[in-house]
Amino acid sequence: MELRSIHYFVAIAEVGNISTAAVKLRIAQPALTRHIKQLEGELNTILFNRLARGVQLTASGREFLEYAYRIVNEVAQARQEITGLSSKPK
Amino acid sequence: MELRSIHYFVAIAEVGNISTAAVKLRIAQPALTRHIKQLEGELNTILFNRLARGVQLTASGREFLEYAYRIVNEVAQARQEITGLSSKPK
DNA sequence: CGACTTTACGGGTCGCGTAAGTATA
DNA sequence: TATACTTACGCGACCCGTAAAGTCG
Repeated sequence: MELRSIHYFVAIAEVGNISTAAVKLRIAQPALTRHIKQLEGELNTILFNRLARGVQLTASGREFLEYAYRIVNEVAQARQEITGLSSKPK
Repeated sequence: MELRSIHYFVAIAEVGNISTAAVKLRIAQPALTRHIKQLEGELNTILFNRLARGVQLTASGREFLEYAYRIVNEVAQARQEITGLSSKPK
């Protein structure tokens, strides 16, 4: 499980379809599909129901989304805090 | 910044030297050095002081370690929770 | 049948391990 | 000079994008 995949997952969840998310993320749709598939494989869980007009979070997906937000926030906070330290010399 | 690098960072911090951590992590020392270098590059911060007999956390390193633990825990929790769901069918 | 997702496939890049180099006590 | 970290380098694996195929309302 990698942070990039989590970011991708969040983007798709927010947009509701893979194609649009791919444009936003500046990658091709197939690559995005693969990331999600891999994530689902690692978690052994389906995160999205595939519909004709996009995707929709499953119950597991909704739960994972909460963790995803928490993780992303932690990371952003860490980065900001630590990077900030270097600009305050000693 | 990737989760793997964070795990590696934690392992080194706990052991106090890169070589031993590499053995535990089942990768070669140079690979581990590179991961940490990259992490330091991304954070624009030195995380370890390199000593003759291993490495030691800097102040920034100690701070980052706290975030690292939090992130790793969140991820472990998410994985466990979500993977667990799949075994409880509907 | 139209919009979206998935699979196939070749190509480029990134990361790994081995080996050589550097530094410090 | 012994121990540990770093840099060099060649190779294999992984990931990406394009193109083709599949799926569902």
